Amino acid sequence: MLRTHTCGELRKPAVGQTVTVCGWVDTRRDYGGLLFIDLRDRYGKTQIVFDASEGANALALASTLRSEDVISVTGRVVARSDKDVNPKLSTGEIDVRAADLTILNKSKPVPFEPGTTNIPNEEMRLEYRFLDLRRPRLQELVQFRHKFTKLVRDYFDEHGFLDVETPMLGRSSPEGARDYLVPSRVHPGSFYALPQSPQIYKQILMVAGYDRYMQIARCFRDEDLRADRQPEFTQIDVEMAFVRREDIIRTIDGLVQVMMRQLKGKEIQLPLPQLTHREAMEKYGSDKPDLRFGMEIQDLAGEVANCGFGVFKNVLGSGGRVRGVCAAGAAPKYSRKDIDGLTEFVKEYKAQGLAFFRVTDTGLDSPIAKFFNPDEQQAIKAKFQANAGDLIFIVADKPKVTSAALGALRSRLGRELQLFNPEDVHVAWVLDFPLFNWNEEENRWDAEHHPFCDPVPEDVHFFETDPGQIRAQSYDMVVNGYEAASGSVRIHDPVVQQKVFDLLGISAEQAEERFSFLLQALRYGAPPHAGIALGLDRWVMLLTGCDNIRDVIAFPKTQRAMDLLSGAPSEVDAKQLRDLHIKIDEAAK
RNA sequence: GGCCUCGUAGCUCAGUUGGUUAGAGCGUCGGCCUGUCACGCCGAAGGUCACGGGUUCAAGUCCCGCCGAGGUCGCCA
Repeated sequence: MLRTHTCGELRKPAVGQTVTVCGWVDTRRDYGGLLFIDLRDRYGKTQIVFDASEGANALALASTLRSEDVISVTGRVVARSDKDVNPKLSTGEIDVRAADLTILNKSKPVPFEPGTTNIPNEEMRLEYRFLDLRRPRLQELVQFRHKFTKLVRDYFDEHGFLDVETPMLGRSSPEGARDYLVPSRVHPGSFYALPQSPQIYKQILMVAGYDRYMQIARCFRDEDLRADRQPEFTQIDVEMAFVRREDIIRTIDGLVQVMMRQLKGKEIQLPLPQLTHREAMEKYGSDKPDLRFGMEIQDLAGEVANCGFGVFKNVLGSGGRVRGVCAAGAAPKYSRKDIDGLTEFVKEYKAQGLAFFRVTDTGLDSPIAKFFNPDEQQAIKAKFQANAGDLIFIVADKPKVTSAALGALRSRLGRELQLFNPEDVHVAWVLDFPLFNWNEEENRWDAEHHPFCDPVPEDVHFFETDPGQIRAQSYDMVVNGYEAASGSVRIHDPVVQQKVFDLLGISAEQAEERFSFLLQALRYGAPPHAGIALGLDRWVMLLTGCDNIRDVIAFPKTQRAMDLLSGAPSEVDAKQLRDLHIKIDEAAK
């Protein structure tokens, strides 16, 4: 070892010892005849003192030190006098008086210093990720992530789960997200796909008798990025055999309880709250509602059915809905111009417009208030249990549009009006998603989750009559408005599986071609099984209060899926392409 | 692919209704300093105002395009 101690561990009891510490020069304070260095490593900072009496050569060399030089210092640990103690440092009661200094690696002047309070833009941070990762905040996040994954592995180990690795080079399937493809050298024209998730493999593990499986699995999806989406991300992947939905929920409830206890110091009550997909869409306009605050959506069909406002009546007459939210006390906080901004905001979600009322003692105040008689105004007020000073927003549109627009508006208002404590972590289940979604563009049914998701048994008769009514035995976990986990009971009955494929328009031949290895396995003694996957990056983000997952990934990619540190993706040699039998369409560049 | 925000010194930013030689803090370089801890003081260097075009007597500022970073809609079984 080049060191006897780290920069975070020396305390008063070490006084008198001669130690060697290594690390990065964090700050220096040079007095000519006396020089201080704060030496930093991931354990903390220790102040090194150089003066002529202890080591004249070391002092001379120390005066050449600059930020981020890597050095080794040998010296005596001494106690600081009372007036010199630095209460901001855990090591602030001692100094190391340097007798010897070795510069292990001189640093070029850094584009930014890890200790800076002016955090550079992300482009700079990603290009110099090795400097960014020295920042205390990122060091904290990296260490938190380690604790998190260790806790997860321990939890599942204690519950009898086996950690099994599944292939990264797998078979492409056209469903779902775009695949990242890997060309085969040995099979010209053929490609592997990187896994979007280990879904099929973990089901096969159930068939193979490994009835409790978990894996911290890297997944790849070639879709556009978001604050909470990276092209490669990590799932806590879980599957269990001989279980019902409730067993998965209980298992994950337990995990969340342990996580909150050990990582946040919070005791939470189990079972975690559960709501149905229908309730979530009705009350919050979203299948992943932020439940840290109320402001539930209300349906105003009854209140405005006979009003004089043509827009509302027309919408109701043509199968649409009139729904709204009430922001308590918000009327004085939103000017007409602010509300115009909100109107533009809901238009992004396809809403035609945004009606609003300022609630007064006597009724409602708004450019459109005149279309509502006093009784109707009172009825609207009563529906929201509104008080003077509240601000009511109403969207009249196609049912899906009212949900999307009001759901987004509710989230925005909740944030702007600070209706929740940003420290809160609210975890809940959303159950009974529809099994299928009608795809309007392509005029066909899509699987909401995936084609192996088991329907609720009493809904199976809807296959012939009204597939949109079929509920899935699914469960999503929502945390603060994010989808933090998603799973389902899987189909283990070939007859049901065939019905699903039929409805999705996947012929027996196609199914056989794409999923033969799973379907094959299901014919050789498949136990009832169910599983779930938790988004590890998102969980770490939420538990640490970050607002994007790049900060909890050591080497993330930009919105255009570039790694600015390495320069990936990059062009490759002509020889590599030849080996892979690939020709580039130069026109496409 | 659409919409929105941003891009000025190595970094973080300021820069007025378009108007003289584009500024500050930190960092860098030189000097002084024996108890600081974001040390202090004196001095200096450092700019393709992302890039390209346009309007104008005059553009960091206005317009168009484009590149990059971020947010978001679509997309993400």
